[in-house]
Amino acid sequence: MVQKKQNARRGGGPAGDRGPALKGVRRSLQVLEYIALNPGRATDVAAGLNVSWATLHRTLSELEQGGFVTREADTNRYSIGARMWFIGTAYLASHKMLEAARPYLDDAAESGDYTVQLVERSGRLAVTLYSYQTAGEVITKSTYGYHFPLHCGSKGQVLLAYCEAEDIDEYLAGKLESLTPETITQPKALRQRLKEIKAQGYAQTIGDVQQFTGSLSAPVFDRAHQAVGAVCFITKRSALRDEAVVEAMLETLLRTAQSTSLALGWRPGGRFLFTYRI
Amino acid sequence: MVQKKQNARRGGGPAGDRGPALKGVRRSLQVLEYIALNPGRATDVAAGLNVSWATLHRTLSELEQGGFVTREADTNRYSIGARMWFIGTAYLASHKMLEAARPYLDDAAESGDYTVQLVERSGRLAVTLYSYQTAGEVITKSTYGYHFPLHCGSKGQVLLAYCEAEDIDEYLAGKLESLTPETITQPKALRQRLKEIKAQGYAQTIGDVQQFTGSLSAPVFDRAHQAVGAVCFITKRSALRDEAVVEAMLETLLRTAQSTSLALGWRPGGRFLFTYRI
DNA sequence: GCGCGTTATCCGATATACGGATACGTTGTT
DNA sequence: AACAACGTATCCGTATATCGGATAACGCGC
Repeated sequence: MVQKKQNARRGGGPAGDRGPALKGVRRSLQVLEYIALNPGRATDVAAGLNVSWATLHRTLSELEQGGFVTREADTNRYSIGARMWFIGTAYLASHKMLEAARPYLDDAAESGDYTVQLVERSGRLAVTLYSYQTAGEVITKSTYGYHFPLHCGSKGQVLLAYCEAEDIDEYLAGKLESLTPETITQPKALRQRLKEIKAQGYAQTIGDVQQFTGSLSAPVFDRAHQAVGAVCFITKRSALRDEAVVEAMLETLLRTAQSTSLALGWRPGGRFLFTYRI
Repeated sequence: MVQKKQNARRGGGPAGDRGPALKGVRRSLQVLEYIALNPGRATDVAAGLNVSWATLHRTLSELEQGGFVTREADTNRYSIGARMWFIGTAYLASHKMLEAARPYLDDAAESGDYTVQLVERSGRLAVTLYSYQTAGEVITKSTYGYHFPLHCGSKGQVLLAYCEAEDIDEYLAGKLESLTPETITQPKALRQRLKEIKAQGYAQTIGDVQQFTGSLSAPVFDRAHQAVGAVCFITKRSALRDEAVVEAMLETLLRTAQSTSLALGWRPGGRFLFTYRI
């Protein structure tokens, strides 16, 4: 009859603090995300998330039965299931920025020899919504690394540059991993860069995501002058050495980004006039 | 040494059943899928899923807080959130069929003027894993309808044709909606078609998904001779009137599908020889 | 201002999920 | 080959987290 003292019950503190809400739900989604990031064995997930084995097993079984994760029969390794892909794609279907941008992205893709992407921020990552390879491929090529931390690559840096100051602080306080030797991982250097980017209205990086590529990115704004995404052109590292090429890309890039912003209701000028919406 | 492999049912008796497992988790994922299919207001979801308002509200709040669904601030309509897209894309990253098929799909895409897709079955849908459009083609970009019911279009029909008999029965027992006037919705007619498809090893349909397009699809097999997916070429309706064009497409299609199957460990012939792996 | 449809919150009862313990399987090592 | 170590599956009592009816705030149209 050893009774463990339990965490704050209703009576304890000021009124209102109910017990943790929907614990199971939250955990199951944590599990899904964890598996998305590093698929693998059940125990590893349990260890990574600090949940008891029995609980995790139950969760995984449930998720597997629903087709949200799959497990390789022989090796018992778990990975994300088809049903998640199905649900995830629904995100794009109702995405207004993507819809607004699509025609301009298509135009841009045809006008040059580079990959065209539309990205937005999600947590600490720049997630790719749309990728149009030169030959016309839609939706992920190398899905390994389809999404990158915000401090890597021009697309992430643009998104970060236009965040609120506190957001930037918070981001920089976290771990800044390095994808290549050329990735900037010093908070100080990054801050400087972000300032430059905001001043010039676009970003360029070379070899900080993959050593053999470089990219240019420009922000997309909505009607409230918030940066809600970025357009990104990726090409071979060597191509960016040619000033004329960069010039041409940049022109197309800025035009594409601005057209998209306009389609979202953004209007030039008066940055602070409309900051506060009614 | 034949050990009984019985998975001991709980208690064995009729009353031994434990309560439903992880009810909350299951519901939350149902909610996600429901919203993926028809984004909208909270009450509609509650009605559609037959759960009490209070419960649904709790679930939605939790999901929203995590970024798994988003709600438009002014209209209170819910739709799938960015985090789901992120998780969903992870599905492709560890997808062996996609990996195996990719080079062949790329080749195919460059060899002709049609959209190349790789699809697989998920529930009652043919979900698209990969889509490679010909540049500047009109064919629906659209993630709206990126996934279709199995009885619509050559891709779905191929997937369905190679299912187990019981699976087909079960599918045909469900509702067969019609996307265009040319969609086959008679179970009897469909059965006949599936038989033909299996006999000839590929499927062709015209105008049953969109009125102005047609498609050719061929199955992809794994080492156990199971059809695990399909390669699909989509083109303008008019193009399929030209026998020579169809001939050429078909050749590429079958080569692409077979190359992929081979890469998955499938070997020609002996359908039943290797059904049981050691 | 009034009424209706929708959203938010409260609260007690009880069904439900938790997690320690245990048993079973599988893989790696001496 | 036998053992050891690890990963996986299942059981069960208990306390706790969840359910859902009721009620309160909200907002919109008339």
